[in-house]
Amino acid sequence: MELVQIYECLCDRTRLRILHLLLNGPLCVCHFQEVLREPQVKISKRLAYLKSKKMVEAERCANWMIYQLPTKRSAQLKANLACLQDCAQEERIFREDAGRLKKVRASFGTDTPACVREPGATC
Amino acid sequence: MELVQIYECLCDRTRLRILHLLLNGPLCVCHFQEVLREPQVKISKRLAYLKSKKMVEAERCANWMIYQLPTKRSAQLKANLACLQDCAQEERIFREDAGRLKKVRASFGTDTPACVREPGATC
DNA sequence: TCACAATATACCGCTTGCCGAATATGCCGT
DNA sequence: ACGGCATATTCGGCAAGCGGTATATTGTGA
Repeated sequence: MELVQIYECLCDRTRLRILHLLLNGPLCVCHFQEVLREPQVKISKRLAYLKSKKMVEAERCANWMIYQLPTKRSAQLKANLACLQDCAQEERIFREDAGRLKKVRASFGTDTPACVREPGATC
Repeated sequence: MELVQIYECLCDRTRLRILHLLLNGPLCVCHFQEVLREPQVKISKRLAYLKSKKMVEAERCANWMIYQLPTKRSAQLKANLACLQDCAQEERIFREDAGRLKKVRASFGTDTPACVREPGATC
């Protein structure tokens, strides 16, 4: 993937928020909805876009679709994700998202439903 | 400037090449043309875009317009410019641009014309 | 097989940014 | 004042991506 294509994925607020959440691990659509407080169709379309650009990978798990960052990442992608991680801390909206994500994750016990599984877990 | 606005400036190949060149110091339009091998109108319009987003600053110097990166840079901007600096080295097009820039800069002696002045020089 | 839950896609109108061609502006030397 | 150079702007056509609404798809459980 060319560098400019990475930036093309980052240049929309919703996509940026999605990728920021994915820095914390895989997530399913319903939880994106909950954390980002955006309608399902919006989330779905951004995820489809990111998937078409190979910026996320998707895996079906029963009724849910689990999205995650690419398991193999170029140096450029790693660098930019790290940069995003740093920069996002300075903006309220990302901090708020991270806060809600934490709550969502915490609200599930060890019997975590498929749509919040940790990386590495199989469906 | 919000983070997403930084990415909006980076998500076009020509703009990205321009900003990459500016990492080496101020430059005038005619030299962007020469180094990027792109028509004048294209360069001018991208520079106008970047200027409107406060991603570059412009200063007239006789017939020339000298463009440079903002003198005051947020932490986010610094981080992303550093990331760009790193990532660009991995792509041929940026290396080629850098090579041509070096030649252009070298082809001027101490009687450097205004349009290739170093940072800090007054018009 | 049926109904439902989770997610994806199609459609529409809209905005933004691209491109190229033409033209306008601003500054200089004569 | 004029002609020329460097740069900027305007215009028209075009493509991509957004937003919302409606609808389709896929898997589950009864």
